Amino acid sequence: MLVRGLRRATVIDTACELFAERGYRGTSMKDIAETLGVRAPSLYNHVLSKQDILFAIMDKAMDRALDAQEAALGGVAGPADQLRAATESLVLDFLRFPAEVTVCNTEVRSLDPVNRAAIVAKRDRYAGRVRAIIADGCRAGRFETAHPDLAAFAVLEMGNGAKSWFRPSGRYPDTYVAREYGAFALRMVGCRTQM
Amino acid sequence: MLVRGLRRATVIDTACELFAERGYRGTSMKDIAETLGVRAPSLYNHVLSKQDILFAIMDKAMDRALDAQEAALGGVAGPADQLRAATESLVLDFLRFPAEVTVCNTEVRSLDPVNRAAIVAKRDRYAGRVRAIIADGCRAGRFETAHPDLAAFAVLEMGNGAKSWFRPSGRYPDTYVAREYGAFALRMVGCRTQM
DNA sequence: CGGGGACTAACGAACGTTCATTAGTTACCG
DNA sequence: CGGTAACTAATGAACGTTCGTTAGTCCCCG
Repeated sequence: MLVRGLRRATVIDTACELFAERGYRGTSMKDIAETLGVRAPSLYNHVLSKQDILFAIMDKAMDRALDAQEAALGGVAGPADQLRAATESLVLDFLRFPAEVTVCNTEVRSLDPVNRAAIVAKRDRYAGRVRAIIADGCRAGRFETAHPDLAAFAVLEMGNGAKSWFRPSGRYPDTYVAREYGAFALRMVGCRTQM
Repeated sequence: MLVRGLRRATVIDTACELFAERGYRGTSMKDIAETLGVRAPSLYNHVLSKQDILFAIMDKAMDRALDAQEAALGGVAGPADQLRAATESLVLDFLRFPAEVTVCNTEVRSLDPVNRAAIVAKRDRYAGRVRAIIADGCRAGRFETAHPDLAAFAVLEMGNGAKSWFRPSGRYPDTYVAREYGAFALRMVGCRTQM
């Protein structure tokens, strides 16, 4: 009895859930295959290697996050609105793709050196934009915080709290939670004019 | 060439550094032994198992954090000062014991069910105190935030940002960074009377 | 419209390696 | 000289991956 119709995207999505739950090294190819109702060797018809799966997950997730951030910032002017938009985009990404984000946050060390360099570059680009917004706001006198970089790290990390807490079935929609965190970020940097 | 004088505490501390860097499953008993200049089986003269090492690391770290939190809150009255004290204690712990904290934050899933229950209980106790302070502050009208629990998660997570950024050799002492984060926390919950 | 060949994707078996752990032995220190 | 703690050797299990093969599907040619 053959099971047909397995797709590369399905393998990667399933692996992502398992990696997020048990970690990359804590998940075997057999685990992934069993979840899909298939034997482990069959996976190699769709992916090159286990490492290939990990990189595909993280590369796709980073591209999605970067695109969302860019879209959120497009046409938004002023440090306050920009920081709010960037934070909301960040938190929304965390809430909507918790497994992908968990893998990105915890499995950088499991990447090959070459793959790691590629992902870290994208991550730095993402974080760099947030840092730049806060630095601009401080220079313009709109924010008031002693150490902008320190605040940037705090903002970037904040979303993890939301991820571990948020359940889609809960009483608040993700956009609502994202707005709360946008407000947290503005308060944290000591924004003068907006709340 | 025999190497003598290995102690259980040394094994556990060394393992902690490696677990923090490469993860529990990414670290072999051989890796730990090599770092100590010893063969892997020799470790079993000092520890019961690899799992025993992991639990010892996390249990010690949680006890230390809980004690520090308790000491920091002792004799401090009022929601604002309490939140500041708790946040500073949290961040200081992160900055002073980064490896232990990293292991606690990332390897809960690698614990046996029995061990996991014990650690999670301590972690909940720790987080519960922070949650309670913020909830008290809101009830007393000293804080102003729509969802206290949400703010509590953000505060608890914030310290991770400091850990990934801070270097002991940097220009700021850990107590200085902790104070900054204490201020972040107060601003985040919309504290009325103190900054 | 019917048949054959290419293609996709599954299978079981086996590979070399690494892992945590145990057993048995040897050497140093007090 | 006894015990502690190191060693070497070996174990079974699990891992990622490769291999040769087979089952089902689709399309093109006659």
